[in-house]
Amino acid sequence: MPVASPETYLANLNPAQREAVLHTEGPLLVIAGAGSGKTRVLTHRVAHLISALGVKPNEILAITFTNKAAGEMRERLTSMLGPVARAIWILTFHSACGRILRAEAERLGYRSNFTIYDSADQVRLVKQCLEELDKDPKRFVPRGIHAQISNAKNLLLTPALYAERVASFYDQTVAEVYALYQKRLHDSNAVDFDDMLMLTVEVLERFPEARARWQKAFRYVLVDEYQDTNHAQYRFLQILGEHHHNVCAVGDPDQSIYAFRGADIRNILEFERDFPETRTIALEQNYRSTNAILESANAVIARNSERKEKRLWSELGDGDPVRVVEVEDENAEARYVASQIAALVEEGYSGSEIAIFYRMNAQSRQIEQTLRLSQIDYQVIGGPRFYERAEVKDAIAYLQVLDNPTDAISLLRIANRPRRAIGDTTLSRLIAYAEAHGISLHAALGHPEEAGLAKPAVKAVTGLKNLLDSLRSAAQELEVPELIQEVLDRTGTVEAYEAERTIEARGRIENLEAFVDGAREYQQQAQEPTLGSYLQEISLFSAQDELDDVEVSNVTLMTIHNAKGLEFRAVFIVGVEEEIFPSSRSIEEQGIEEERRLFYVGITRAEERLVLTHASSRLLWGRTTHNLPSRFLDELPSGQVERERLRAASWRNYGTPAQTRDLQPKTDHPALSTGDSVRHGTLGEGVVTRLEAGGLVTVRFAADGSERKLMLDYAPLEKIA
DNA sequence: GGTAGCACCAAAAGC
DNA sequence: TGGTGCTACC
Repeated sequence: MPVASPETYLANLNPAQREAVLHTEGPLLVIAGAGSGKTRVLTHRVAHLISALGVKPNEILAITFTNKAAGEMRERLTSMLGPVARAIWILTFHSACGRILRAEAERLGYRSNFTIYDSADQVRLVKQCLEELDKDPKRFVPRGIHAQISNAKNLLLTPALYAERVASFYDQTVAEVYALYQKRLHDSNAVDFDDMLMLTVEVLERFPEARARWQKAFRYVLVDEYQDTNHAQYRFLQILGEHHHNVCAVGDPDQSIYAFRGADIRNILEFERDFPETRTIALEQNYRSTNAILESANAVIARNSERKEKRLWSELGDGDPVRVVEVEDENAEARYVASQIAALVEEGYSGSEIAIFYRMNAQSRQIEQTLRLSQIDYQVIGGPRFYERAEVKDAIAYLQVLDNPTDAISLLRIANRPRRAIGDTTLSRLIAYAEAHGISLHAALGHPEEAGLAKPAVKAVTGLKNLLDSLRSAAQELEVPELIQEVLDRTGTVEAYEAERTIEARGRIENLEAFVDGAREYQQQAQEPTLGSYLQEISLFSAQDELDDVEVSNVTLMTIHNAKGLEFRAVFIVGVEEEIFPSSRSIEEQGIEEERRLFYVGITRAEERLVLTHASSRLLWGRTTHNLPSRFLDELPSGQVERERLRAASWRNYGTPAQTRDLQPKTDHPALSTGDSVRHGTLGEGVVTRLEAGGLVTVRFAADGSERKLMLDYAPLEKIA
């Protein structure tokens, strides 16, 4: 059994890391630069508390943002400490608040089996509230209103507080909708993600007994990625830390890239003020990247003013210069990246050690297409999440209704799925009836005639009610996986998809099978498997945790936001252009510093090679745009950067305009070697000065003595005697 | 009550 | 360009 002893685990740490581990009493702020070993600090600190100081595992609360991070931390601690690691509270903000809130829900008039609405549910509920209040859906877009409500909750503004601060007519409407939205949630015994934090803080603030209980429970609180906390999360930590004062926050202000979802960088910048007598430690030694990469990162981020001074360095040498490459358009960009990846693979890189980052998902398509043509295996991170897929959500909604009949949103979702002739008219009559008699929608299903439904509708609704009743009694006896199977069978869901006979429907059935498999896994590993706890668990679960089976040889494509926390030997960042990166909206909305941090995050993912590309023209959203190179490229230090302009396709402009569009790679290129004389379609004659893997050739042209880098696949080159 | 077709619009994404 | 949400029809 692995038992960590201080001698062994402290020897693995550099002085700053060691100090962060040993400074256990009082507030601690660890400014952890990219690649500086902050996970190591967090895990060693927890191990130290337990094995050297005798702190009980359940007195430690370690908070992360994602389930993935929590899982990784638990895994590492289990290998250091053995089974005691099980008892440590290693949770996301939401799951930690979920636990506390479930224990205290009655104080706020909720039952402890409350349903958690995901973002789609939330928007649907807002939409319903807007309709109920008879607001013009053109002026008040559900998405936008929901964003306002979410912001308000992140700032701990309850409907009443929000109403006090109304500053415009629009706000006035938001306030009205917010109040109704919150009432509807409460009626359904449901909370949204933001409520989990806001209501937990509310309970802790309003009820001293509850506050005292939880404050005393956690002698040591640790938070990862502190720069991403919003106000509610900050307040939550502040309250929990009031008794023991042992709050340890780890983060990096330079990697704060989530302001758009409520993160407030001031939390980390002002930690020392908010938590008096804080000890601050900066981790600046980087174990990931070469200095060419780190100095580029340092130079860029130094332009920001909202930060704490910090300079990354490493012992890994200068390494290859960072390359900035200008290409003609998005196709040339994709081809260039593909050729470079081929070259890296020839050099011995595995595809899984290479990543392509972009600012927005829309950029991935071109790249994917070219990678396919080049037969480079890749995987795209992002896209629709497993539990948010319609068929899975439907199945979950059934389970929610069985567990919590008052949950109106879930009931409305499944009322007519699969089709059973219960349409909008029927549902609105039922809703009106429920409203008028002060009963839940579910209860109204029992009074279809009184609700004024026509014969066929009465029959359909009664059928639904009977179905739900019998499933509910099945739920008493069956274990979760069997119950799900029962739901799928009895509702005819699978049958309905099979009848569609489309590939898409086949995929949906497979997803449902995967869903049942997931429930089996839960059934096996849960300590006390119940429908309720299963639902609580999966509603806080995201795709990342599920699909961990990364193909070993695949190149990874993702947005830079998704890349946070990851590292690759070689990184390509494409589309480093004004309007794209920085994005046009960030320029308008004064978000340049955050955008620069995002660039910084992208740069610091690279271990050995970093290539930044920008195109002089680009087809985006059906329009050709001409973007300038990103201002961030001008901020790179000249010493460590190599700039190139790739003119592979420039001959298009001279050649036959009619067929310039569909360029096919040439299958037979001339066999060239250094020193050969060549002729280029437009640039004339020259001499090959360099050949690189991946079909790149450098030619010095006789006409002007210039050297051009060309792609053999596309350049009109022929060998001359 | 269901669906085909057509406007419309457009970062980033955790729980 | 491509996905989505609503109107007009069957």
